[in-house]
Amino acid sequence: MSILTKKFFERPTLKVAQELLGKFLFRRIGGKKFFFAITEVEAYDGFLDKASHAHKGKTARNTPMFGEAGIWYVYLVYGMHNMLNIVTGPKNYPAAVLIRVIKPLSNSVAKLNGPAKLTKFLGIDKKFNKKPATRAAGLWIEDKGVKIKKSQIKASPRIGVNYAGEWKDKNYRFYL
DNA sequence: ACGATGATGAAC
DNA sequence: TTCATCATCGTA
Repeated sequence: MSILTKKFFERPTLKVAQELLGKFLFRRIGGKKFFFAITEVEAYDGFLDKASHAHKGKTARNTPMFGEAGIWYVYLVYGMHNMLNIVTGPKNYPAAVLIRVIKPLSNSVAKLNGPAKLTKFLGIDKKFNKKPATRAAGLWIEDKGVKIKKSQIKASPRIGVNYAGEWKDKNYRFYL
């Protein structure tokens, strides 16, 4: 059970995004611990990426993206949905990976096949914003030793970012 | 295909 | 201070 720390996230965003597939998102609620395999992510990388919140520079909302790697960036879209991102890359370089889909090991729970579904199910909201991904925070990521072959990873353009000009076609979405 | 629903950022 | 815009989802 090795927990992923700043070292893991403080690397190129595209690499981190792909390596997050097959890792496990852990959530502690009260005394209970749940975990889910990460099966789909999107990368948001740097100032130039028009689909990224950071492309216009630092603002009140996106400051977490400029912070240390390995902290959560949680924000509201469409007035009702929380999105869960993990900050990547060096400090002052705005980048993050959006966790889109997680898979419960048992099928006893709802399908979590959308970024707003998993945050709702896990009770994730702005109170996690800027928190480090640690056990103490109640939300963290572990490597359980599952090996993912490169051939298992598929890439495609990101979802819901058609406004992003030439950046909308980049294959920054990765899934198993 | 479209409305819900509110924070955000930019313009006025 | 007002306005258009959104890293979505559920219902039709």
